[in-house]
Amino acid sequence: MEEQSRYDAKLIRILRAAAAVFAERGYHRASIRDISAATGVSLSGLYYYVDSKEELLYLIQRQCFETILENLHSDLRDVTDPERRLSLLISNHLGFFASNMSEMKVLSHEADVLSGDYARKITDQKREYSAIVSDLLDALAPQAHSVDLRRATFSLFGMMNWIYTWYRPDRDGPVNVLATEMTHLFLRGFGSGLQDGGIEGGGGYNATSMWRAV
Amino acid sequence: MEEQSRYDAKLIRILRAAAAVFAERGYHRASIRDISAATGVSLSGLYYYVDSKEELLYLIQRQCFETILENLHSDLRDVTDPERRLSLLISNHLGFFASNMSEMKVLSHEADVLSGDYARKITDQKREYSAIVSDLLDALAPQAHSVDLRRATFSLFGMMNWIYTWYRPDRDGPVNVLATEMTHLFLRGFGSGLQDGGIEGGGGYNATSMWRAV
DNA sequence: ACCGGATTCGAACGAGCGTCCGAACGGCAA
DNA sequence: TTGCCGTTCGGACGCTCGTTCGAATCCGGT
Repeated sequence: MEEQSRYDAKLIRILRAAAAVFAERGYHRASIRDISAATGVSLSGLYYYVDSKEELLYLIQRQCFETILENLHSDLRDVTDPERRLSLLISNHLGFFASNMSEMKVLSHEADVLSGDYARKITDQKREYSAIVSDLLDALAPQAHSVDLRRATFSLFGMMNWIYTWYRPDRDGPVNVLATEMTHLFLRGFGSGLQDGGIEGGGGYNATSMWRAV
Repeated sequence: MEEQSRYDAKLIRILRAAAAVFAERGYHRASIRDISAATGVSLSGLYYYVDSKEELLYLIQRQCFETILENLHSDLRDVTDPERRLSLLISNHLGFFASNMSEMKVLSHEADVLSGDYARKITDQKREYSAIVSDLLDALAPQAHSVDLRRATFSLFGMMNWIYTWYRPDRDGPVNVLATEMTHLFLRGFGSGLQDGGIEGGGGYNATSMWRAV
């Protein structure tokens, strides 16, 4: 963590600022000049750290998925109960998103902008993540599914990823409450009541990893 | 329907083509020249029908919400059972999306592009739609909610709207199956089995409105 | 045939875009 | 001090963008 060079530290600063600009203006509308202004680095100076605007987006997305997947593996290690594992996954996902709201929006909203090798590598990370979710859901309901696994996976991702359009911490409260409710909603549905000391067992399942991605 | 003038018909053709271009390239990346090429109308000729690129997006979105809300009201008329009403709403939403995939993507993905009066009017339509969903969910679980109403509403929208990122009719089957499963998922959760002749009562709740929006 | 409004279009304008180049700067090793 | 290399930047290039303007064309009513 403290082993990074001057160069790395500045690149990270640039990525963070770029994510904020991309989140606010959208990738295509945001200009390299905007990022230059946000970082204080001159227009051409940015190209010393990054080959192109597209690579900027790629590095942001790669860093995010790396962090999410690392934290997820660390959270799930030693946990076998399928429901607890799902609860942890949702906490991990939403926790990362809430702590990196700009990056979250870039991840969710600029998903099909990359092309070529950049796109291929990000797609691989997404596939790895999706497979984990699918396997986890599969383990959760070993009997014949009432809902197709693929559709259930994407429905869950929809619930979780869509929050970039509406979640605001000051209005919508802490993210662990959101994670608890979303876990309940996905597992038991809106129709059922939340039993006392229910699935969350007092909130002890919350993921504890560090969240800052970039 | 057949009362539209030459002018109106051509405008509608333009809106349809523009939606397809916006869906494929994204609003900001897509150029008026792309739309000109897709319609066969010359670059400057488009401005006889539309004041600006932004109005183009506005007209597409307005037409979509008008259609969705009209169809929804017509579907819900005469239906009082809350679960049936929710099932119809999901069928309506997904049915419209599947029949207007370009418009769906534009609706979901270019949500915060509009500004000024355009944005205000679309926001009003969205609020109307959200309020209907919230009221419907409220009626569904009159006892104390296990999940916050606002969060449940947006979770449902997330499940439904996210399909623009993954749904392909040839691979994922007809949309009424998807609607049935999503209704079940939202009401009962992933953990519960789909009881025989269950919530869907044999698929008889599918919405029947016409889907073409523009 | 002819008029007048509705419709269409080629050509251009100014602005902003991503990227590149060559010069300048900084601090450390010799 | 000198030389070197990692770093920074002003300025420019070529391109695409949304929009405009004035002229040309079409077409139904007289």
